[in-house]
Amino acid sequence: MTTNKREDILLAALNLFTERGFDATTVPMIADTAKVGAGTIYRYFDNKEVLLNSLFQECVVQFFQTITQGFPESGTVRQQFHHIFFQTIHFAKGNREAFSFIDSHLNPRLLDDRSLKSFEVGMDFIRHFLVQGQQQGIISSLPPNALISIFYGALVKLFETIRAEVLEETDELLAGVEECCWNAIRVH
Amino acid sequence: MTTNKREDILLAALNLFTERGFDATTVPMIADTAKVGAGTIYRYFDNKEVLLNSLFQECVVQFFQTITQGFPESGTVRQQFHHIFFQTIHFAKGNREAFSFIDSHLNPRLLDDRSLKSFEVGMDFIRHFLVQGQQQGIISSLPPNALISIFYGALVKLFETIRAEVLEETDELLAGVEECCWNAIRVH
DNA sequence: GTAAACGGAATGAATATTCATTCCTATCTT
DNA sequence: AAGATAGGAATGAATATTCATTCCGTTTAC
Repeated sequence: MTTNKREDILLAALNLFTERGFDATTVPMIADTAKVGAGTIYRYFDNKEVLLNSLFQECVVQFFQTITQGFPESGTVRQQFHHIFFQTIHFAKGNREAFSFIDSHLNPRLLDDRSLKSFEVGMDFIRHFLVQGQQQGIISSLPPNALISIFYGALVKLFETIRAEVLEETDELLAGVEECCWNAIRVH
Repeated sequence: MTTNKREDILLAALNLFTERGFDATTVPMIADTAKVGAGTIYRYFDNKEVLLNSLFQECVVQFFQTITQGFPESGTVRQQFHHIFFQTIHFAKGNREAFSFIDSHLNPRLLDDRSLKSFEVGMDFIRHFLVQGQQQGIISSLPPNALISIFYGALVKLFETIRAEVLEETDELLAGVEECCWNAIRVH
């Protein structure tokens, strides 16, 4: 058997942290879910916080990689927005929990500087896109952080709602939501 | 002295729960912040969970009261949206933490049925407004829960960002965000 | 003076972490 | 080739710590 226990532990932690939050998740819970002994977790991670930070960074890197790869540098602002939106959905589909996990655990109390930085670097990419769009007079001139709050906040809550199964994820729905978010941030 | 210890405890809990979350907040922490003995908390609340639920319900009632009071039943859909949006801001200004607290603790693992129900009842009011707007052909025909995810999610994230002090709350900003959210959910 | 309210140390349950031991697997020996 | 041996990985019971809750002596209000 060639199972990777480190991966098993990270996956179990991702599911539990997303569902219950870091503080309500116990190490034995993670061990049970990953089907390893509690002590095994400490062979791979110094402590529970290090586990959280490792997981967070892996998720953030994967997420922003998905968004930045193949970004249409020379496309229209609308095309660029579509890329970001579509790739975010793509990521969320393949990594059901990761997107919610990133947002719900983005907290200076829990994360170390390296984790916080890795998220900020990714966000800089989005901010840069928004500023470019503003310079072309296509995107509303609110502060970039406000625009991010609007469409990123909307997406986070949308996937939360889908995960809670009070809303069904269909292609039509997601296309509709993209249109809504674009209308929210573009100049009219 | 005629200070109300129950209020002191609820206020301390609100601040700590909002900042750290329910699970990372200890009862002695709440006692210290409220400047009461740990035992005193148990004179007013059976246990920590009852305290959470009492707080949650008080916040939810106050929030939806703010929104429903003076709602322009016979106004235009745009005016009604303005009312909801403006009153939400009004509430958030007077109760800095309550809005974030409600959203971050809306969780079946923590709340009892009564608390969950009180939130759902409030949300029904918003859903009813959206359906009315859809029937008049003014609001986008996405599922109401999707529309709520969009503009409620945006607002939650916006106030979270303001609370984190990476965005300054000004009247212009809030007016701009209202316009964005309206553009997000209206038919074009 | 007395009954209720209060405070905070004491208690016991739950939790993160450690560590002595077992289990595998790969290498070495004959 | 078969058995012996070493070394790293894994385990889960034991330990140390943290936390919700209780209890009781003290203070306050009337």
